[in-house]
Amino acid sequence: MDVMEVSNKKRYYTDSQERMAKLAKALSNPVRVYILDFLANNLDRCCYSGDMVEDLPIARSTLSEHLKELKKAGLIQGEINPPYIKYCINQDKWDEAKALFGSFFKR
Amino acid sequence: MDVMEVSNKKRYYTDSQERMAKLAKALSNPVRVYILDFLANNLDRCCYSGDMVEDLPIARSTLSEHLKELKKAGLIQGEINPPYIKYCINQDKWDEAKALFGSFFKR
DNA sequence: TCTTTGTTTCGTAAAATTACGAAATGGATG
DNA sequence: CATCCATTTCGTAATTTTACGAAACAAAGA
Repeated sequence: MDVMEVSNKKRYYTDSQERMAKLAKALSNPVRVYILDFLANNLDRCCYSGDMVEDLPIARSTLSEHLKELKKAGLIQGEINPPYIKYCINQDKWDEAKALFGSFFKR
Repeated sequence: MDVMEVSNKKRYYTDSQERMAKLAKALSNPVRVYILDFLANNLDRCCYSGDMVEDLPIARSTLSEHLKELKKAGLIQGEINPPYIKYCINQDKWDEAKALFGSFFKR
């Protein structure tokens, strides 16, 4: 970890605004919305990458990149279960997003 | 997930998924979140492009492009009031977005 | 050990996004 | 009519996103 450093750089956006933008970017592609829908609708089942690619018009490697984006945004996590990887929603981040979007639109 | 067959063309995403992705894309940039915040917090006042550029580290033309994006997404509208343009939230679209994101995260 | 299997990473290419300053626009005013 | 003013559009450039197939990877099994 780097030495902490007080930033004297002017900030133009609030934390909420930046977190909103980051989460929205994660949701800004229909493949990723599909993935989240799929995982949220199958909380009880195993959700492998292979289960999803069947119904999508994209290559496996492309799906993998979208999964990586969603992981980067913190919205999903992958539990390794060889040779599969079982994906699921990260409930904490999901709740954070719910709260953020909720308070943003509640006006 | 449903795969719909509409007018001979296979569709891979539901309407909700595509609308979510489009709205999220409009929200995927902090400048645009800032603009929406600004407009939503100043519903009673006139909101000119010039009012916003003051506090943002971007050129007027860039702000204009972001406004165009938000207009394209239907989230805002501009009322011409020469030589100014008064911007405001499009409440119908706002409510639609609220409902979409609300039902998406409500689980 | 050599495959097999599901998945990710890499190399690459096309398209979209973001940004700027200059120039154009469309009313209003002198 | 010429000018002013806030704003948009244009031309352009840098960066990011999306996508693919090939290659790499990691664990299990023959």
